[in-house]
Amino acid sequence: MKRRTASAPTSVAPAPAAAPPESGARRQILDAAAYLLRNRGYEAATTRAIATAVGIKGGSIYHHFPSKDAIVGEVVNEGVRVVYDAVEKALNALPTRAPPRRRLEAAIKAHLLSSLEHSNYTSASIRAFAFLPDSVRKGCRIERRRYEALWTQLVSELYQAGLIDPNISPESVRLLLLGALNWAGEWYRPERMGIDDIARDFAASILRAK
Amino acid sequence: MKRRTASAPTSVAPAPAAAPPESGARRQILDAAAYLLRNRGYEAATTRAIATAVGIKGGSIYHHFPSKDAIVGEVVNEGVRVVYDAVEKALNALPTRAPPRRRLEAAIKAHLLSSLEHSNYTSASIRAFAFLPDSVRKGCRIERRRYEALWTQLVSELYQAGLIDPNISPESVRLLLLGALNWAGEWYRPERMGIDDIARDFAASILRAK
DNA sequence: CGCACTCCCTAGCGCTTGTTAGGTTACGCG
DNA sequence: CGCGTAACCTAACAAGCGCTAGGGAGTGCG
Repeated sequence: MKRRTASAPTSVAPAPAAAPPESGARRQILDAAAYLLRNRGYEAATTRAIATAVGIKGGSIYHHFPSKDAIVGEVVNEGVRVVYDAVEKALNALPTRAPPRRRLEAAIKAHLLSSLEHSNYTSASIRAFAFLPDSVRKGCRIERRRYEALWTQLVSELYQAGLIDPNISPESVRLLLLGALNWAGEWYRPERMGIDDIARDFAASILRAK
Repeated sequence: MKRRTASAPTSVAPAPAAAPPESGARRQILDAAAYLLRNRGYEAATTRAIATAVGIKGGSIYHHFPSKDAIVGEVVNEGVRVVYDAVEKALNALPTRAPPRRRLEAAIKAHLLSSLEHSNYTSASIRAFAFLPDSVRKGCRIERRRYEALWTQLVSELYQAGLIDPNISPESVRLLLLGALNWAGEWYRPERMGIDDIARDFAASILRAK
């Protein structure tokens, strides 16, 4: 009974990062949990379902994680970290002194790409967050605040550039924008409208015509 | 053992509507289910939890409803109907030929009031919808489409009034707006910002300065 | 070889889920 | 009074949940 699952060779230094080798199975469990959390929610992401998706039996999960909530917590936290990195990277890739509206478009696009196409972790941390147990939610408050701060900063740039009516509260603008982005997972169908188009329209919608 | 639960008198024509008397208990069950669906999601809204909230035992639910999903379906459907009615009523209460931006503000305010303050049914149908079983979701597709159509109409009025850049897709504007509104339940705290303020800011954000 | 360790399995614990069958109580009506 | 029915309860069913104890392969190292 060989239960090899296309594993990487363990002999020739397979770990490119500084972190511990991650063991393969751990990553697979997190991936499966992220997928289930995204598509079916917290309660439906059972330990047995996760195990089956990985190709092991229910009890074996506990060799890699101390509890279900530890898995969920790790997924949600990584989800926020992934969008954060994606948006930050997209902004840094822009030429210095790029106009704020370009920066906004790039940030929107990066957020949507993460949550809709690239990462089950990000979409899981958005969609499943509402009904997570409090213990898990507390575990990613700092990460979430950090991400919010990134957008607060971005929005304030828009005000300074005169692209938003100063009578509107910046808090409102940030909540409007992030709300619309986070909800996109509920209606997005790639064949109907591309992410580039959505990002352009969303950015244009909240900016004053120059 | 008197299990009277502050019931209305059944002798002097208690039913003001044309619908059947609704029996009291039925309504209480739906109310409890809506509350649990809003605050803890589909799986946590167990038949026993609903029954306990009403003051009866788990099995007795099935005297009033054929299944859990029948309850959930009814709650979600009513939730959409309630926002629809609220928005429609708010629009009709406006003076004829009220400016489109006033109509937008009124619609936003009505949606937020329903989903944040007035109706557990509406907030349940928004928050819990994502992970509902497919059978339940299909049961309120018509109602949801009808509500979307209302907003499509409203957005098109804004375009005709020249309040939105015609280069932006109307579909994008509707999705941006409804997304932001539906997500508001995740961050809204009445002591931080009033619904009137949110509605004004949201409306102003997507309208071109006149 | 023997030991330690990683990885996984089997079997089951105690509990909860949606749902049902059958019985009990209370009340309105003829 | 007697009957029917609505409203509720008890008790249980099979299934599923998170989680654990204990065991058995395989591997690397001394």
